[in-house]
Amino acid sequence: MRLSTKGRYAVTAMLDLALNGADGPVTLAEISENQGISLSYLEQLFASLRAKELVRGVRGPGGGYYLGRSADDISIANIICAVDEWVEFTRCGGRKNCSGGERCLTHSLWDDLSIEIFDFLTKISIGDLIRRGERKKADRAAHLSVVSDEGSRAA
Amino acid sequence: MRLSTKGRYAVTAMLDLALNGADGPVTLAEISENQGISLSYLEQLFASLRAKELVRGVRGPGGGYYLGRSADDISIANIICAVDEWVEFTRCGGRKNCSGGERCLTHSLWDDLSIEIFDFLTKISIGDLIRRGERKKADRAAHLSVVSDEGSRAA
DNA sequence: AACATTTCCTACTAATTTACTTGGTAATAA
DNA sequence: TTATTACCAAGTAAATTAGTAGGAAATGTT
Repeated sequence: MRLSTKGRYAVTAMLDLALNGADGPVTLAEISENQGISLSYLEQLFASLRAKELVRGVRGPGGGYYLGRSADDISIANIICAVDEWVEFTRCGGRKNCSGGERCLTHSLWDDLSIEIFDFLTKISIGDLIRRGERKKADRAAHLSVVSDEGSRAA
Repeated sequence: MRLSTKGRYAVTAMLDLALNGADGPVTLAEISENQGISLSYLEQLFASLRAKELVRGVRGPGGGYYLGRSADDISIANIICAVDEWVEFTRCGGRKNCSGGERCLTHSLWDDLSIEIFDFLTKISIGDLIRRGERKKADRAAHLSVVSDEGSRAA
């Protein structure tokens, strides 16, 4: 598992797409504007996302991108893996001193952790994030209204 | 939160240190040999780790590095943060279109996720990983003995 | 049919980060 | 005194990230 700025751009762009894609496709130009990412870099990222069918492109005027499937069926791990391909870290496969010996323990421990991080990110979907954001927004609104109520009562 | 190869090197090196540091300090030369990381790169990483007091160096012959504190008190997040410093992703602080408006929602969603990943890695210590490894090793051994028992019974 | 818009594609490049190299100095055990 | 080790700094090669440039292909609009 890897978590670089490239992966963040992709997650951020997918979030933008999910949030603004309710009524019709979203153009990369819009996402570029919204998120401050160059159009061409977005094109690269979306080529990877499209290859994994996480997004679906529609050409021509009025075109743009849709999510490839429901926001609940797209995990953060899906997105990161699409753009930031999984690099095997334990390069001990061919290395001396490392075949089956004690030396490999460290590598396998890292591998286990890496899988655990992956599992963690697999369980969080774009849909989850959006719902979480909505809940927080609602909480803030409720809190504000309470505060203003108390304010008016005190006045 | 960021999870690059640099962070992996650091976690791997710390694991090596924890595993081999029971009897006396471990030299960077040993870790370099074990893990296939250049000595000088390790020096760089350990400069950062030492700055955060995750390791303690002892000079002179017979010297090397100790863990700075108990393996249970060193989280993966500690290690990664030491070498791979936290970069703020939401650069919308100064950007137009992004101050308080809808545009920022995507960023704050990413931020929330980032914090969640951080919390997750904070809860996993070097000690945890090692115990997990030992348990797995024991499981394997137990399973092997069962298999060989059944083999002898069948014969 | 012509045009504008958009995805889609390729090649190149600047900037940044990663990993390593070199050549030291300082502390310390033998 | 010497060997060994951490510690330090400057430079560099390799890889990755992010962006540029210049298109072709599809498609809705006029």
